[in-house]
Amino acid sequence: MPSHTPQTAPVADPAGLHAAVLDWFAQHARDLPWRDPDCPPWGVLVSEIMLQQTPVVRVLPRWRAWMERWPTPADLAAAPTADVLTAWDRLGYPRRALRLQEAARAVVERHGGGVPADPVALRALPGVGEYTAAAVSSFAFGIPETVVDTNVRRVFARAVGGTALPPKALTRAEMRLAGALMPADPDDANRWNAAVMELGALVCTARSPACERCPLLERCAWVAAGSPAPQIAPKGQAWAGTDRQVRGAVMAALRADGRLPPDAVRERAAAVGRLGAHAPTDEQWERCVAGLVRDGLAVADDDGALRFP
DNA sequence: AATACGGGGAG
DNA sequence: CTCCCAGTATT
Repeated sequence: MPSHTPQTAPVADPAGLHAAVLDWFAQHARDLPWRDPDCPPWGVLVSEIMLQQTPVVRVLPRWRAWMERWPTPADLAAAPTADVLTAWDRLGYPRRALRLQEAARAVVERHGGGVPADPVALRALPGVGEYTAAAVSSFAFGIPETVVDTNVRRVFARAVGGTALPPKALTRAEMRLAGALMPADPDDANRWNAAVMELGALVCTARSPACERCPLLERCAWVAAGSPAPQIAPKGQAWAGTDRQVRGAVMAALRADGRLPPDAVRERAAAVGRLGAHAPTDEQWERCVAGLVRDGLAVADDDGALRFP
């Protein structure tokens, strides 16, 4: 064995682990529309982009409306970008909406309008990273790629690693472990991907895990170690007064009004965006508006009015 | 390896 | 009021 090949301590009973999680999933899986066997790969791709950093409950209504309005990549590719940004509503990170439309156009141009199954081709689409490429391959096409999201990382960190939380950034060791734990049978492997994610979302949650309902309670390394608290308290992300809040306020005003004359931008953003007491300085306003324009989320007309592209 | 990037609901 | 959510792109 080459010394540069990193080793992963084998799990005691992988077959038992697989059976426990897959059985639990068969009983407790949520009935999500993008899991319907009739859901097209396009629907899976849309769901995965929307679900990047946004909880399922908030995505559900937006996804349904989106799929009804733009049932195929070609439909979204042909839509006015302003409509796309408006329909994105308050899902957050609106650049994802931009990337999704760019991805739809790439699908039309490079793949004849059909979402590709190959993870490499998927990874080349705008807004599609390592996770999303694997997820679409596995969930939409039954290709057993190793899917590792924040839920999977947490479940394995606890059940196998014995720690309360995974490292800050995804490590090679985590990917290696996740790959080693994939069931050999392709169908099992694809269900396993969804099942571990679901376990992390419903039972092995970040804040207060429901260990009494966990199918892995008897074999969880973290529980065996006495469920030790996290080593380091995560640093909370700032919000009030940040550029992100101001940018979000401008986007909310654009969704509401469609077009903002230069003398009305700040007032409307403060009102619609609910900035409250956090009145931005002139400098911050300029920086945020310029940033939105640079990102392609807004354009400035000759008279200085702001609108969607 | 760090940082930027939304928004809302639960604890 | 803090934390967290089916991450990605850029520096």
